[in-house]
Amino acid sequence: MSFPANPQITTRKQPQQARSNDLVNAILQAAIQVLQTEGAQRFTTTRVAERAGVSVGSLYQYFPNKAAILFRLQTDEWQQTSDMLSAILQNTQHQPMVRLRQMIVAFIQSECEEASMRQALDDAAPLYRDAPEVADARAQTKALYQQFMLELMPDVEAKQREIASELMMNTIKTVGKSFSDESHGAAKILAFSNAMADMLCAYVEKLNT
Amino acid sequence: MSFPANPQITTRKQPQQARSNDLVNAILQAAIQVLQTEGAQRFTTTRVAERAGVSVGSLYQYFPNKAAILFRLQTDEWQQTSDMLSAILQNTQHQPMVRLRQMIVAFIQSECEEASMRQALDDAAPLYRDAPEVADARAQTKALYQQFMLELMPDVEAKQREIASELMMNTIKTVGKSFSDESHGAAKILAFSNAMADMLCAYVEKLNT
DNA sequence: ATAGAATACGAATAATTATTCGTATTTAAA
DNA sequence: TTTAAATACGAATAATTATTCGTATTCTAT
Repeated sequence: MSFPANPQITTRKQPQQARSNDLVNAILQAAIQVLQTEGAQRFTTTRVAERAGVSVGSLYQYFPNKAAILFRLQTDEWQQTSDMLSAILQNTQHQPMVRLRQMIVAFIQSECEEASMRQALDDAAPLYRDAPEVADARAQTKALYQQFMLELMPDVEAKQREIASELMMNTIKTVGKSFSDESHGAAKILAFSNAMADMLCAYVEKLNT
Repeated sequence: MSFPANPQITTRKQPQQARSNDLVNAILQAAIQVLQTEGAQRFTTTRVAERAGVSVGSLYQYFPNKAAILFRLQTDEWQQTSDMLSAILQNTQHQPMVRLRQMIVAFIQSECEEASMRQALDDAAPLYRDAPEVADARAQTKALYQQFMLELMPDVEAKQREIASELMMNTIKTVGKSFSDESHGAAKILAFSNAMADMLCAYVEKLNT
């Protein structure tokens, strides 16, 4: 294991008045900019406060520590992605296999668009990775996938379906990340997405036989 | 992008006498221990030197900076993995598909065994990631895969085969990493390896049709 | 208008870190 | 044995950092 678990990552005073609400938003926007322009290594509370045009002291009134800011950014991003995936996977107007393809294309596309932000957040992950809130988010995504897999391969034995679910979820997420580490043209992105969809579809068809 | 590219990561004086050779080895061993027991965040040159029972000054005579030590560890690990994969993939006594399965099982197994070391090295990756030597190593692995893919699907159009090669290589590497982030029993490891092999084989068969 | 709560400030603190360099010791060749 | 190169040492340096806390300002409710 790495280093002592983080003490707190969420709690501290909530903004009540309008000005403090603005301040928190300014900090989050500044945090994104610092992360993208300076990288995870140079992401410091002082720099974020400076960029936001506020005092470090003010920052610490709403975030208990540096990791909390990063965790908040990551959480917001996870929420966006999760919403997008839900919308596609639960749209019963299309056949399951079609939805799978749509989802893969949309996910890879999205990863490529936010590549620099994502990489910086990944670099900073050791700072918040061990927080229990992270496990919660993962569990939620896992549940979403498993429900969809039930629809995708209803007749496959439960045990095998769960492994397949883990494998496919893992593949989409990590291969998408890795692919987006290098920048690609739109055509390459589409070709790669389709290849991944082909691969997963071939696997599902095989399991359904 | 992240932060200024690393100045040097390899060059500095080579050990000539026996004692300096021992010293370098002691440093590398100590570096592994520090990385595993303290994590990437607490990996410092002073700690490594202390653990090795040598002076920091001595350390800096053979490594130009902290990143160089980490890069050396990563390089050594890459070399081991690369040797293992070569041995399996180039063993023409087995059919290509069989070799693919063997390779996947062996790779996942190996990733799970060295999980803590690998994760710590990944956490430290931002420190050496941008070095040109890293690109060289990646290119070498890519070539190995592409040669094998030629054998695995000789009749597939070159363009498509290259994408498939990238996808499969990426899948094995990143999904293996991600899977090994959590610890699993031997049965689970085998089941997951087989699932991955099933998936990749299904894809190859589909392409070969 | 005014008191108390909320908010904002930012210099100061305490800790950690990577790396250097002047000096001492050891080795190998003459 | 002498000498120069190689090696080893580790205190000192210079820089960076996360976080606090005493004080000043602004808001809100009465």
